[in-house]
Amino acid sequence: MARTERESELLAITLQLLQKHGYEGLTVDEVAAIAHASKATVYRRWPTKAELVLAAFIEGVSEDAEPPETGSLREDLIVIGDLVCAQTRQHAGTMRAVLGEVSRNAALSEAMQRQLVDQRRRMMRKVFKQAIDRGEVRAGDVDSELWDLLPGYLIFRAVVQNRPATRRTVRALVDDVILPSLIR
Amino acid sequence: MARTERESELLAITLQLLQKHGYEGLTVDEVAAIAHASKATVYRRWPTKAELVLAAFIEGVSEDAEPPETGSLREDLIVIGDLVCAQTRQHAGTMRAVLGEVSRNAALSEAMQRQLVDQRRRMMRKVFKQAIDRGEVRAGDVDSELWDLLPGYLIFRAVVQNRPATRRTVRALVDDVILPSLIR
Amino acid sequence: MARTERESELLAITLQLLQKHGYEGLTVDEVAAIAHASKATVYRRWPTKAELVLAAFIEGVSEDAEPPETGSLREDLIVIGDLVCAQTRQHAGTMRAVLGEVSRNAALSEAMQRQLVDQRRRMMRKVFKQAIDRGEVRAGDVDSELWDLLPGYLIFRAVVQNRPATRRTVRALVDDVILPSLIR
Amino acid sequence: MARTERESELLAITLQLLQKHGYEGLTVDEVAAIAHASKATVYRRWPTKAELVLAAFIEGVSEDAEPPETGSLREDLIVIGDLVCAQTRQHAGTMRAVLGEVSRNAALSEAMQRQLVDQRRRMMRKVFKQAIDRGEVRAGDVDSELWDLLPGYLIFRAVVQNRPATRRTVRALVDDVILPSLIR
DNA sequence: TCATAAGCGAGACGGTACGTCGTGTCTTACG
DNA sequence: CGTAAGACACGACGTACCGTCTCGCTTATGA
Repeated sequence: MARTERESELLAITLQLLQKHGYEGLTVDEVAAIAHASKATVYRRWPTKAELVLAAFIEGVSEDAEPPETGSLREDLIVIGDLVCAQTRQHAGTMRAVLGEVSRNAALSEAMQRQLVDQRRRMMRKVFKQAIDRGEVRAGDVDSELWDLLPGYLIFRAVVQNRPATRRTVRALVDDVILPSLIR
Repeated sequence: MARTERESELLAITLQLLQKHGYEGLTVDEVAAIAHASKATVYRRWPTKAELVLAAFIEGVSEDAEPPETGSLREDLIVIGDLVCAQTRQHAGTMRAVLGEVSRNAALSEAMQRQLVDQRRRMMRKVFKQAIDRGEVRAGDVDSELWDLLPGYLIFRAVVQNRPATRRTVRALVDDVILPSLIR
Repeated sequence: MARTERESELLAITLQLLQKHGYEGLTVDEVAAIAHASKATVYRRWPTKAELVLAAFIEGVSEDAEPPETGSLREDLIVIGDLVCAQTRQHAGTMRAVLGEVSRNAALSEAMQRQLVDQRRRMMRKVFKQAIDRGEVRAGDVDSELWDLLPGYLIFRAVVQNRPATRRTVRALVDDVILPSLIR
Repeated sequence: MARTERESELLAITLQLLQKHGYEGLTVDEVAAIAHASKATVYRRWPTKAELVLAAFIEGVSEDAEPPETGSLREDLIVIGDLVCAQTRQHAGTMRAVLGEVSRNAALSEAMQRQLVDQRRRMMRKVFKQAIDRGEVRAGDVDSELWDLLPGYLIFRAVVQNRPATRRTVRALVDDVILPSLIR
């Protein structure tokens, strides 16, 4: 997936226009015009507008952050929460724009899940494993069904509610909900 | 917001085609043709395709369900959770389609919030109030910031993750997370 | 064909809008709106836009002028020529607007001919008859095929050429062309 | 004004449909459909229906005929008259359709004048000049104001009267009116 | 005096053309 | 050969107009 400079430029322009106009408002003509490229140059790489947009979205959003290692589960969760907050605050519009296409295109949907969900899942797993290793919580206490409650609710707030969570929200969520549910 | 029969018919057709073709695939011409209506008849009421779709979505989704009164907070929450599950399972595609427009149109955004969020908020408030009146939980235990954690996470699962929650998920969420956070 | 006041008002408005916007640019809605009338009120009297326009045209254009009796054929012809000049100068736009419809509607075509052509034909006939009676020209010299050469050319200039004839044109036509062709 | 093949094809189809349905009955969609062309392809060249129709009319009508050189003014005039008769007989409906637009569009009006009038004017001038050179008429006898009396009256008959002139009419006009006015 | 009707203003409606614009394909000419 | 430029077929969008229709309101006559 090594991008040429040209490809990265096209994706960057696409992402920018996507944030500006939304999925419907984005036009391939405008992407090409701004890049001083031919439409054929765009379509040669991404055969539909939807794939172009998804590629731009993935390129722009996925920053492979390392899982935190603060030595405390609470601190780790808060770091993750704040990170998700910042990310979703920045990319909420883009995510909304892309979501509409996800329903109808299995490839897009899968790519999106892999890029966004799996990355976060790995991070959460590692943090919990560290906490178990440290003896902070018992292994059985972590319900695998709800591992993404923290990022999930934060994303819901930003993307669906259009009311992004604050640092206060993150702390309330971790202290009053997540932690009590583990060390019950 | 009293709908005439004609309006309801148009919205019903729109919702049906929306679920069938998605937002992009839906055409106002087809809506009009199926309803044996003129395009002008549609555009007179909803001046753009986006507003038509949002109206159809709201009409289709907002079934003013009464808050449950099972006599137990746990049962009430599970009823609500199952209801949200069923609703989102049915309308996830439509919600994704509509979300893209929400970014760009404050009126749509507000309408969506009022219709969907406020309705749920009222339901949750009433259920908690009943529980407080019964002495199940103390008033201070209910953090108003997180009142929508239950529906929010369920919606996240359906809309963003495309992996709708099950009845098991709802029960785990209520028993292992929500309730412990209240009676801590 | 006794017009009520309401009918005359509608036709006057129609004629005015016809001159302003042309046939295509004229809308029945606008006629009705200006007259504070319902469209049904218009359509009850003239079942199509074309018939409304033709009626307005006839009403507005046909002024039944009396044939001149100056005692001299030359003077009579010049009076007629000047009259036609004035009429066509005023109604050229309207005539152009109406002509397009004439091709396609036999009734309109016939009505237009009767109103405009026959009226002039009668006038010319009478003038020539008077000249014959006075002995100015011999009966055989008047070629019935070309009786409308004078008004015809003047109308051509105004309607087709968009270059209305002047009083000088009329005199040249009468003195240098029409009269020489008669008293040859 | 070099037309591509595509453009000529579109204009030919337009002219054909124009004669078939008239101006109002002609639709750009049908032109495009018959030509297997996109509407955008039509509108790229002629930005409105009116301009398309005028272009088709000019293309169809302006056959750059050479001025006749029969060696006799009378014969030259009759050739021209018969030519105008044939042309107007064929294109009367189209001319009527186009005239309505002429009022409202100076560019169209000018184009029409240049294409149709100037062409004929050149022809008449040349024919008269030849006659003067031959000594048939004296230079002063040709009144420049009325040079278009012959074609003008013939066009009037076809377009306004809807009663096209015959070969007999042409001969009467030339022999009894035009020539007498010159050699008076 | 009142009701039954007839005409009216207002404007929604079905149908359909207009002119615009975006997608994805394709051609041409340049480097 | 890849590219920039942009024409092209297709088809949806949103607007506007025609001619029909329904709805109340007014007025005008006849019982």
